[in-house]
Formats: sequence, C-alpha cells, structure tokens
Amino acid sequence: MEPLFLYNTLSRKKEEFKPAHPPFVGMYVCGPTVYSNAHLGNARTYVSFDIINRYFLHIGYKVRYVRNITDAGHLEGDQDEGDDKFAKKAKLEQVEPMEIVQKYTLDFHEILRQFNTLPPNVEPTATGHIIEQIELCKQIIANGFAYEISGSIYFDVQKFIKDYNYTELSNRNLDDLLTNTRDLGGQDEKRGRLDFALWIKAKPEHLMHWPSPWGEGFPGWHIECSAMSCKYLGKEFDIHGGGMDLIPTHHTNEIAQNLASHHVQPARYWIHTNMLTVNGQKMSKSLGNSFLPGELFAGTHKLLDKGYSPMTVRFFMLQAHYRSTLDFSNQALQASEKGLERLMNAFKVIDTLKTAGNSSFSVEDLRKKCYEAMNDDFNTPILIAYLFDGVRFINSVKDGKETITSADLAALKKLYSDFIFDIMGLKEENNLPDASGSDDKLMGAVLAIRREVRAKKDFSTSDLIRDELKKINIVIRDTKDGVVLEKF
RNA sequence: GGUCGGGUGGCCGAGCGGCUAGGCUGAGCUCUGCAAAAGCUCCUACAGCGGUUCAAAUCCGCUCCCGACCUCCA
Repeated sequence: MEPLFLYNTLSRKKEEFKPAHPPFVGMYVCGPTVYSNAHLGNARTYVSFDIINRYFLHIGYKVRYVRNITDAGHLEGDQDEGDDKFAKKAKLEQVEPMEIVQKYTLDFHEILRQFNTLPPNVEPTATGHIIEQIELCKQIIANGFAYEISGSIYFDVQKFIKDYNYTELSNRNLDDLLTNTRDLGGQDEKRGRLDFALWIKAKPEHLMHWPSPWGEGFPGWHIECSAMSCKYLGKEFDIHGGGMDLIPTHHTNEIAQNLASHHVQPARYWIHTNMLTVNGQKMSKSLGNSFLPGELFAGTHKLLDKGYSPMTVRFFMLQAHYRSTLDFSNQALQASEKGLERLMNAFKVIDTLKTAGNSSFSVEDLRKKCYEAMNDDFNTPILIAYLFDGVRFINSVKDGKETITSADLAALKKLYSDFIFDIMGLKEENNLPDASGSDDKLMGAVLAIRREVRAKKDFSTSDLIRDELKKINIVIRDTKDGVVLEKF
C-alpha cells in the first residue's frame, strides 16, 4: 500500500496516515443537529467524508465510520439557558420535540442517499446515550475539572489549562480568549468566561429532560461526541472529522472533555472540511443564504436558472479540494454538468474501443498518477484532471488516432470504474430509452422512418424528426456507426 | 477590535521555488447533407509595490481588497 498523506489540523501539516491497528480504521465525524433541513453546505461536508471513507475502503482498510445525530441539548446561543433548538422548533410547528428530530433525521438521510453517500457503520444519537454522557460528566467532576452550580455542571477551563493545552487544535492565543472583552450579554452563573456546560438543569417547562445525579436536566452539546466516540471507537481512535467551523468551540471542548476524563487525546488525526460559500459568503442557516438540496435538484431556488442533478452537484463539489472554500454559482454548476457528461460518455466509449498490438499511451502511468492524487490529502481536483487526460486518449482511440492493447484496455476499464464509481461515488443518472420496453419499439419505428427519409435525401423531414424529438429531451446524434440516442 | 485563511486567465478551480493542471465558455480547423459528438489549434493568468534567489504565482516585507472564527452553524 502506498503511503497516504492527510492534513492534520492538530499539527497543521500533512502527515503520513498510519492507523493504530491496521487494517482497521476508526473514524468519527460530527453529524448534524436535526432541528431543520440539511442544506447544501452540510451536504458538502458529508460528501467530503464519504470520499475519504470510500477511499480507505478501496485501498483495503476495514473502516468503522461513526457519525452521530445530535437530537438533544443543542442550545440557542451561548447563554446555557433557555430552550434548545428542538424545543423551539417543536413549539413553532406545534409538535413534540422528538417529531422534529424524526422529521429532520429522515430528511438528512434522504439527502445523503440522493448524493449517493455510503451510510456510516454506526449512527448514534445523543438521546440514546444519556447514561454514557452522565457517566462521563461524573468522571470529569471526579477528576476535578468540572463543578456544579444549581443543578448544572460546567467544565472548568481555568483548571484545565493548568494541566493541558486548551488551544492546541484551534491554535488560538489563550490570553486573547481569556481577556476577550466582547460582550456576550446576559448574566452568567459560570465561573470563567470559557467554561461551558456539560449538563444543564431543565426548567419546568422544558420538554426534553432526563434524571441525573444533579436533578432533571439534559446534556450539553459537546459531551455527546466525547461519550459516543469513546463507546464505539475507544478512548483513542484514528480520525475525527467535521466542518471547520467546529474547530474553535465544539472540537476544542470535546478534546478538553476527553483529556479531563481519560487523559488522552481522542483522535490522532483531525480532518476538517471547508465551507461552501454563496457569492463569497459562507452558506449558513443564520445568514439565510442556504440552498436546500431539493431546491437545487428541482431548480426552484430563485438564484438558479435550472435544476442540477445530485451527481452534477457531487461532481461539482469534487472539483474543488475539501479544504478550500467552494463558491456556488450557476455558471460553475453548468460547467460541472458538461464536464461530468463528458467523463461519463468516455467511460461508455471504453467498451466500444478496438484493440491493437501496442498502446500509444501509458495506462499504468495514468493509474499511478490517480492514486498519487488521492494519496496526497484526497486531492480530487487533481484526480479529475488526470481522468480527463485519459478521456482525451479514450476518444482518440475511438477516432483511430491512438491505439491500445487488450490488456491495457481492461486496465483502463477497471481504472475508470474504480475511480468514477467506487471512489468518487458517482453513478449513472441519464435514463436511456428502455431497451426492452415499448418506448424502445416506438423509438425504433421513428428512427426507421428517419433513416428512410435520409436515404432519400429528404433532409428537411429528417431534421424535423430530430427537432421534434429534441423538444421531448431525446437527442439524436448521427455517427458513422449509426444513430446514438440520449435522453434527459 | 483580536486571531486565522485567501486574492490565479471570460468563469470555476489545482499548483505553492525552475517543468507555466483540468473543466466550462469563446474563436478557427478536421469530420458531417446539416447539426451534434469527438479530435486538433488558439485566447498564457497568478491583487499591487518592494525584496531574497541563477530562478517566484510559489519565500519575505508593506499596501489594498475579501472571507472565516472569536455567538448557533458542517
């Protein structure tokens, strides 16, 4: 196996990936808070980790991919008081909080299914692990890194920084954080401004609450990931991932919790994906500039000219590196749509190629380059560039300008199949007319008529048939070998 | 305000000391009844100003813009 390098947020450089217990890889990715529809920015993160998961699987690792669902405890704002997001939404929609959770969990799964992502091996929920979270709180208290104030438990950052580095992941200046005079508003029962809630006392009107040694309450946002990653992957595992926006707060606090309870850093490699932007601004629910995947597929969003298929969007995402921001626009999507079509067509052309006694192009070279690209921090844009180099070769063989041996042809077919479908996770979307159905017989009849009039050089009738078919999204291409159909 | 990350050809987007990706768009050519598809060719860019170096889009400094984080966010 060739060495694989990935960018580790902890060290801020690319490192060779060496799992603790090969061939096993443990990977934990922070999942969504299911209080509203997942938007395209969310989807980008999970598509990025899907590539990473798929690539590990492809090169032979046995991956345990854990991705949580946050269905409790996520508060509005940082005041550690008031409703959580689920309760607020439940009131708004006049349903139970768990109905909110169910609705948006299903939505999330449906979207990821459309993007053709592989499901995680374990998908734990916060509400399903209340006991584990309470136990973890107890451990942190026992170790002296948390304190109770009127039924709530807070993590003692001041205490923590005496023994550990609180800002290792975020690389922030601790003094700046401590002295930041930014007004947070509202009074606070916490001792330190960086302290955060592990367990929150439930108010009487609060709907989601559980018994604990400190009374009825619910878990803080960060504790669930510490509890669940430990339960399914152990105290130390290989990779922890999530969106970049989780670095300074969520992941920083998660590491603190793990160190305060188990005295070890949970993950050896931290991978963070960058944001999707719209007109240069981060796509986020609070900014109101988010696109729902459904709006994108259907083309109903007001900023869109037309709809784009899930695979077009997926390909669009893969044309940028996961650690770069990706700006979302009609033009860029259109370019991806065309490019994907070109790539997929070339894949189909492979089957039609005639072989020769020698190859005028090194398939082995191309194969090496493709793996090199992926081994360099999952560089899908580079990979795609190489695949397009191969596309030109494939088309040239078809045109008789290049040659390929039968062994190379088989290798080429496998290479494209592996990278397009297994690793990039793309799939065929265009529905060609059904070869066995009545559709096909009808088309056959139409094409027979057209063939007849073309033979008589009646090109105006021939073109009329082509134009009429185009109106119903069936495109006819006349080639040397006959008529090719494309249906959209 | 503090911290961090960016500014690449018409658009998107890689590269991050020498070899000047790739996709889309546009122009021309080949093929074709025409079109489409495909191939070939062309349009050669790195915000600005200094500096280091035999050599800089790539390193350093300054300036100007933009974004992210510091508040929930993937």
